[in-house]
Amino acid sequence: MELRQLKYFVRAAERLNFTKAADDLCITQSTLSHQIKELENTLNVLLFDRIGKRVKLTEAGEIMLPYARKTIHQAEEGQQFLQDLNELKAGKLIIGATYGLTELLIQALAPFNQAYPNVQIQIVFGSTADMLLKIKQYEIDCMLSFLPSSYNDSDLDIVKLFDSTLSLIVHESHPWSQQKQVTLQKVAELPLVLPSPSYSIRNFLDDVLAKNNISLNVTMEINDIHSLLKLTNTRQWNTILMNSSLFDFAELKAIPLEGSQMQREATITFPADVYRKKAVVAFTKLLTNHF
Amino acid sequence: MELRQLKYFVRAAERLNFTKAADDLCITQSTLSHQIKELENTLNVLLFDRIGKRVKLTEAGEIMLPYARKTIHQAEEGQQFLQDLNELKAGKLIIGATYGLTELLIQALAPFNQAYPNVQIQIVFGSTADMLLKIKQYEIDCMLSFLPSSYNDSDLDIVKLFDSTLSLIVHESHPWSQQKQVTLQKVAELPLVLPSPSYSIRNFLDDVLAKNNISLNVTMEINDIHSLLKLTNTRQWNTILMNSSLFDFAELKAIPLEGSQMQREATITFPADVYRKKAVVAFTKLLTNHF
DNA sequence: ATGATTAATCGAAATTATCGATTGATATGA
DNA sequence: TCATATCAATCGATAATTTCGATTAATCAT
Repeated sequence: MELRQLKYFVRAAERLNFTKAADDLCITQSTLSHQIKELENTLNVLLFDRIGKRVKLTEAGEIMLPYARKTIHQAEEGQQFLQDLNELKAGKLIIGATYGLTELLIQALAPFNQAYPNVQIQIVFGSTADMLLKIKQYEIDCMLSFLPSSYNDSDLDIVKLFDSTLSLIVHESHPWSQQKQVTLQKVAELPLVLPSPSYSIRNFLDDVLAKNNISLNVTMEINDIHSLLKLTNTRQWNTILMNSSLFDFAELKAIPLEGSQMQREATITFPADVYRKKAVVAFTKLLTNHF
Repeated sequence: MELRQLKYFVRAAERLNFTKAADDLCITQSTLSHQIKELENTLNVLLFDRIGKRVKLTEAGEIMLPYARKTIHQAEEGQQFLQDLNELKAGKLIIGATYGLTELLIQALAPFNQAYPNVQIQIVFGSTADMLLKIKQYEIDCMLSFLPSSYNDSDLDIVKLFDSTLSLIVHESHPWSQQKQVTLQKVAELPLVLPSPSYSIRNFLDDVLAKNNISLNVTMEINDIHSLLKLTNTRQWNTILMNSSLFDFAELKAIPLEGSQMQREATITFPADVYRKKAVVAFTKLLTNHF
C-alpha cells in the first residue's frame, strides 16, 4: 500500500469511471486499473464492483475511502507544516464561500495578497451544504458562510465574524433611502428582483415571509448577487439581501428590515482538530481584525 | 512521498542510526540513505542533521515525525477495518422481506446475530415490487419473498428456500384441526379474517378464488400478519396464510388447501454479478442449511 | 446490428528501488 | 598520534515496479 495508490483510489472512487479518473491523474487507464488491482491485492479485498463497464464501490471500498482520504490528508498536513516553517514563502490557501459573502471575501483578499504575495489562493463558491462536505473531505481550508456559530458539529470549528441583517436595498434616490428601518409590509409594495431559490438567503427570506404571512411583489429572480445589485442600481427595481452583501455600490443604501428574526451570523468555519496552516491563521486574523 | 519512505523515516528517527534501522527494515543502509534523501527532496527540507557519523533529527524532522506516524497508522487502521470486515467482526447487512416471511426472518436472525454479533442488521419490509426496485438500486443486499425461482431477470440471482402451501389456519380446538387437507369450498363456510389486499398473499389467494369461482366469508381485513394470528388464536376467527408464515403459535394448526396451484416458492434473491458481502453469504448459508 | 464507451490484459519501455562495494569522515582506544 | 572500527554518502549495476500503448472483451445506447 502506497500513498500513490491511495490517491489513485480516491480519485477513482470520486469519479466512478477509471478512464476519467486516470485522465485527472495524468496517467493511463491501464496504469490506474493495474494500481487499483495491486491495492486490492495488498488489502486482500475488492474495492470496486465491476458491473459490466460500470464500476461502483463495494462495502469495503466505502469503508476504505474515508481512511484513504484521511491518510493522504495526514501526510499533506505534515508537508504543509514544513512549508509554513519555510516562512510562508510558499503555500496554498483554498477558501470556500457562499455567494452572499462574495463582497466580504473580495475585500479581504486584496490586503491578504499584499501581505503574502507568494501564497497561492484558490476560491471555491458553492452552497453551505457543498462547503460542509468539502470541509470534511479536506478539500478546502476554511469557508465563509451564514452558518450559526451554535451549529453543533464536533468536526467543525466555527468562528463568528459579525451579525448581518436582512435589508431592503434601494438606490439613494429612493424616497425611503434615509430611513433607519423598514417593515416587511411596506416592502411588499415595491417592485423587487430577488436572488434565486438556490441561494440560502432566499430560503431564509422565504421562511421569514411564511412566518409573517406576507408575500412580495417579485418581478425577477436571478442567480448572481452582483447582477442583482447592478439591476438595483438602475433604480428600476429594489432587492433584499443581507446588508453585508452590499459593499462598493456607493449609490445603494441598505435599510434594515424591522423585526427580531432578521439577523444571521456570518462565520468562518474550519475543520476541527487539524493543524491550521499559517496562511489560514493569517487570513482569519485579517478578517476578524476588520470587525 | 510514499508510505514506504515514511516508514523508513520513522524507523530511522527511532534508531538514530541508519545502519541499524536498515537492518530492522531488512534493507541495506544504502537504500535507506537513498530513500530518506528522496523524502527530504520532496519535502524540500532536511529531516536529519548529519554531524560526522552521527545523525540527529532536525527541527523539521521532529515536526514531521508525528505526522509520519499518524499517516502510517491511519492507513493501517483502514486495513485493519477491512480485515475485520473479512472476518465478519464488522459490517452491515440490509435485508428486505415481505411480511409473509416475517416469521422465517425472525427465526433466522437470532442465530445469525449470535454467530456474528458485530454485524449491524437492517430490515426493510415491503412489497415484492418495492424490493425488486431496491435490489436493482443496490439499496438492499438481499430479499426474502415468494418470488418464483423461475422468474426471469438476468439482474437477479434467485435461490429457492422451500415450498410453501396456502393453508387454512385454525386453533387446535377447531374440529378440523387434525385434518391433513381441506378444500376451498369447505373453507367458504368459516368466518375469516384475511390479510389486506396490499399483501401479495392476498393477491395470490384472490387469483385462486377467481379461478375456482369461489367467494369467502370475510369478516375482517388487517395489514399485519402477527395480529392476524393473534386474532385466530382467540378461536373466534380463522385465517388463510402460507403455512410458512405460522411459526411460534403452538396452539395454531395450518391445514394445507387441496389443489395443485396452492404452492408458492419462498426464495432469497440477490443482485446478480456483484460482489456479495461476507455477511450476505453467511446469512444465506444459515438459511439454506436450515432446510 | 452497429458504433461508442469502458475496464482488463499483455508485452515492452521507462522509471525507481535496491543492492554491494567503496569512499570519506570521525569517533574510539591503544 | 595512529590505527581501527563505525557510520553515512556515493556510485554503478541489477532487480523490481510502474507506466505506457495497443488490444481485447464486454456492454451500453442508438
